[in-house]
Amino acid sequence: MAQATTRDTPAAEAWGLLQRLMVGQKARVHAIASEFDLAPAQVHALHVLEPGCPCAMSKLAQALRCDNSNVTGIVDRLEARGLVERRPGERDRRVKMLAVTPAGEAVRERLAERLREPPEALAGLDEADARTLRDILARALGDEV
Amino acid sequence: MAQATTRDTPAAEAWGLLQRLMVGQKARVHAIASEFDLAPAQVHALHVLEPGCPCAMSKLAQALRCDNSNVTGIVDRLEARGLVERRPGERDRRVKMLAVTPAGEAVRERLAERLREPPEALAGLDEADARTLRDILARALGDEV
DNA sequence: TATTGTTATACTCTATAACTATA
DNA sequence: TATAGTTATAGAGTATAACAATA
Repeated sequence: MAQATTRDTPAAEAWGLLQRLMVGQKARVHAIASEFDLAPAQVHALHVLEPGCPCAMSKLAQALRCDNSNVTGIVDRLEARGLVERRPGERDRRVKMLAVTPAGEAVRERLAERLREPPEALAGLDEADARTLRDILARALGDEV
Repeated sequence: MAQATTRDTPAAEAWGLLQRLMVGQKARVHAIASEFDLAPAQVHALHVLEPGCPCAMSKLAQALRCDNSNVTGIVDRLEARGLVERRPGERDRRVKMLAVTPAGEAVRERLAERLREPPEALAGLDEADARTLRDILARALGDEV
């Protein structure tokens, strides 16, 4: 692996460490998805869709950062599993609104519970570090706590 | 214990923020890979392979956290581009050692340069936060700096 | 017999372009 | 004409299982 140069800025070094952390999490996230017999993109979609807040296909594509045409397939598979539903848009009949079904809501909640568990590396931080980390990340993401 | 949506541990909250950050970076990383006409997994492989340190296929599979059989295809494509080379193992002739070619080394370096740039969210942190973030992450990853 | 890498197979994700049905 | 979603197509990643060469 490429080692972080000591010449990098602190932000760049932090970024390098974050990349390492995320690579390490890839297998875990995939394993959790597998527990539910879902592919990662399907998990992501189910997470983005909020129960009670129907969402247009194009909006989902935007959230998933992929092309509209991909969403067709991803939603096909979720719908085949009975986790989401396509409903005709009311004002504009070209649009299809996605609604999470009760079954989907249950899966979504159990999934969220598993994914919310921080990885070992973070769980092992002491309380003060964890709080500081959270606060800095909140600032970085513009989440004025 | 089903939902602790508002009152998670600091570590879990930090993890949630990190997940948001990484989702936001997906498009950027993919765009950088595209600049070099490489798929993300190819970039990842090229990053893992260190010039001058030949690496067995199975070792690469381990680093990429995927099956050996995938690596065959990924390396096929990198080799077709002249970026890496398969060489027979010396002690064990079942093993194939991967070596980064000079061309691969050049691409790898330019790529690393682009990927090392921290995302806006991190670059925007003040010096003190950035250093603290780096230090906490180093502790989390067991990198006793 | 066990292991390394390959091949065969099948599925998912991905983007582009052409198409449909609405607007 | 323009837009939302689909279909067609093609390429890449992924896992499993069967296989060859080697140990």
